[in-house]
Amino acid sequence: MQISSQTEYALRALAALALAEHEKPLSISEICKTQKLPPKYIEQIFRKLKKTGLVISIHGSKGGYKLGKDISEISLRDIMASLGENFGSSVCKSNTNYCIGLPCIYESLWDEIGKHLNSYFDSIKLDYIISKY
Amino acid sequence: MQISSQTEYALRALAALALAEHEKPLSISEICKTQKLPPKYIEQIFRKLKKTGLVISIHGSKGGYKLGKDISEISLRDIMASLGENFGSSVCKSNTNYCIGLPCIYESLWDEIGKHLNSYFDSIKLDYIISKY
DNA sequence: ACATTTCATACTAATTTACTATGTTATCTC
DNA sequence: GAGATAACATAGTAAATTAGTATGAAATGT
Repeated sequence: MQISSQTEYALRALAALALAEHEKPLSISEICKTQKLPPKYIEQIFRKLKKTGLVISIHGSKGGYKLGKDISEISLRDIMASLGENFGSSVCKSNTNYCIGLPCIYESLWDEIGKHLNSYFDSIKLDYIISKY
Repeated sequence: MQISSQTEYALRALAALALAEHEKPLSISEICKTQKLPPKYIEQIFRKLKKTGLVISIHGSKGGYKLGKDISEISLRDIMASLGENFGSSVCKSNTNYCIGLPCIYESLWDEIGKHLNSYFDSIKLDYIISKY
């Protein structure tokens, strides 16, 4: 039960964007220099963040990334979801049918827990995180 | 961010113990038959659960396991902790010093999240889970 | 034209997970 | 006391996941 490095890196990078002037975009290399993050990995992560609208990109020279939403509208859950990290049980996945033919109480339990975690992670917004700086 | 199979198996097995007569112990093989769990894996898991007092064991023939605490005093957090699954960040581990020399806001963030998750998982007790049967 | 930077895919080393295999020790029943 | 049963203990291992790297193409500013 850990926060993946992917998620933490995304969070750090987004925080860097949030703290920068929002006029001009920040390039991957600029972000990675100050935050000492692996650039090629961050590139991949940003492409995912772009697909869900968390960032927008400017192509070419002097290009880079800007936040796609207000800092009050980007939550830790949004980040995790963008990276494909949703909560679940590793046994009772919807398609494995571990409990086929049995009355499975666990599916509803994981569901309940998942809902709680999602709403909790959704309550942690980027503005709160950068307010700690 | 998933519940490991280890945790789910432990939960299923403990639920089986909770639902059984608490007079006589249940053996690994009995538990695994009804719950279709891998016996040797469950053995290892039960040894960990024993170390933290969640179960007690009776050695030898006609032996097996019984719950070590009341069902209202065994939480999902207890189970996860017994299995060594605590919350954390995969980057900001206490000894990696990822942020050495920087003011690290993330450590306190993971700490805050960890505390929330721990108290949430602590609120989910075995009696609540088996009440769903 | 050229440098810069995003975009896209493929590959890989290390770690973790979810087990299995093998053997030992303790206890009950006969 | 012999044998069956079941916990105890450690080692090994195949598959999946994670956390990256490598290579190259496409777009844009100077």
